[in-house]
Amino acid sequence: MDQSKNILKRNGLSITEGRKLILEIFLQSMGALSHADIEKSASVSLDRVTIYRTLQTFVDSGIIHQIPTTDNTILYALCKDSCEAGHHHDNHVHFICMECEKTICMDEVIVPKVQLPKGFEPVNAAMVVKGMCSDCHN
Amino acid sequence: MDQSKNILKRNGLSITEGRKLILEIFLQSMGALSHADIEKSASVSLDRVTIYRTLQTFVDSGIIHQIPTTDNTILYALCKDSCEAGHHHDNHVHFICMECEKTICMDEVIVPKVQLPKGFEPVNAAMVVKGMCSDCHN
DNA sequence: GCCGAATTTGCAATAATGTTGCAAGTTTTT
DNA sequence: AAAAACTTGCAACATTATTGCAAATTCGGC
Ligand SMILES: [Mn+2]
Ligand SMILES: [Mn+2]
Ligand SMILES: [Zn+2]
Ligand SMILES: [Zn+2]
Repeated sequence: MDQSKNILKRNGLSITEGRKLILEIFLQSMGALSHADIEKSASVSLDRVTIYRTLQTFVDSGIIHQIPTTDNTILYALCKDSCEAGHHHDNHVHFICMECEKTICMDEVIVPKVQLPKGFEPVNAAMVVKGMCSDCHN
Repeated sequence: MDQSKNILKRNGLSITEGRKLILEIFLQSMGALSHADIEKSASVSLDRVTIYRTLQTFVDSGIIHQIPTTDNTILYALCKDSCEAGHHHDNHVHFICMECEKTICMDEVIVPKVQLPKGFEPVNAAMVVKGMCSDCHN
């Protein structure tokens, strides 16, 4: 059965063509995607606004998570397992390759805890590593 | 003598009113600033374009560093000591307060090294922690 | 201090990105 | 199958970013 359909159903979202399409794009892509990436790679044309709204819906539902960047874009990637609406559990490191520009979720590499100064109460932490990915390394 | 002037001189940049002004804003502010923040807090009006170009120049010179965010903005903060043109050494953790929205450079908290999968070569790493700052904590 | 060369600035035009209201279309529920 | 709930696309608008170029400023040598 349709994997994308399943994910939508599991998250209590209406099953629509647009949502399935965007979800397929995520499922097929290995790396993280920006709004622009999705707009480009959509076979059928999707309205920009629909993409904005769908990405927001997916983030809210815990289907995808955001990856901070330093270039006025937001990257999105599929959440693995346990994320729920209003409560993400993604705590893995993200790797941005400076050569091929791909952004990869390193699901096995957990963001380490750090000792903060007195009075600072952490809620969540993101870590982004830049460098050369294994494909580009050779 | 003028601190901002010194910094510009040390970095081989022309000393202009705009650059001094923007640098003063950074020197007086404790936290990180966005383009919009600077545009607002500039006493004399500065052209948006000048601000863009100045921020880029400062980043290139190693005067300020960028902080990744998840909301389509880039935050900038003064580099401490050893950053040079084309080679930043900022490796401290950044803290974003979810209450007061301030972003703080935690100069004493170093981004920990992580073990990456085989073939991945790190060049630099950024870590952003969200939570409650010491001011807002009580 | 003055002058020419080099750099920087502001403006205007343009592009890219993001938001909102609403009517029409689709999906879900009954 | 019909009603209710939700989603989509369009249009209009708002915000943010980029580029070329002429005018202004700054710098280095005199
Ligand atoms: Mn991820
Ligand atoms: Mn910093
Ligand atoms: Zn690569
Ligand atoms: Zn705070």
